[in-house]
Amino acid sequence: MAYWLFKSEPDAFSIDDLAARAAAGEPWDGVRNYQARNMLRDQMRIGDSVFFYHSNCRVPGVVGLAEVSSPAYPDATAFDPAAHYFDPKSDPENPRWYLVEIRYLRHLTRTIALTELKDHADGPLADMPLIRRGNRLSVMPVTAQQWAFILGLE
DNA sequence: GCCAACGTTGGC
DNA sequence: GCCAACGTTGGC
Repeated sequence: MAYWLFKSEPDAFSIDDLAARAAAGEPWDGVRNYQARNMLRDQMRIGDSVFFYHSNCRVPGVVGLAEVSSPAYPDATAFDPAAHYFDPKSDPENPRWYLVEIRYLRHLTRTIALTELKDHADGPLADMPLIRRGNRLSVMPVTAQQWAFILGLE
């Protein structure tokens, strides 16, 4: 079972929004980056663990836990001209973009801020893309060691 | 709001 | 296939 981190802008979709979906989960549509797409499509499995991360906000950081709750399937918003993430080059016969659904598990008892994670940039979190400058991946892998360490900060 | 860093696009 | 221009991300 693998571990992941999903970024979301809380103004657009927050951990509270995910919690409101409850068991129904949320289709994580709109990912339009090939590296992220490959992880969604090829590597994620039902039951994988997810750190839910708030980006582009006052205190960026890990705010909750979720899990992958569906297999990967084509992101239909890419086929919809009215959708914000419409991509005319994604052919329904050969979809370019995929998604998984994620399901809320719980809030962390406190936000584990990016600044705090960076305190360990020379230690357990040295290889985490998240804390590297200029990182723009919206979905990224987390190692078992990183997962345990970050949860241990809670 | 600024701006550095990055991925993508498209001309050549 | 190179690479400059562009749009976007996201911390600060």
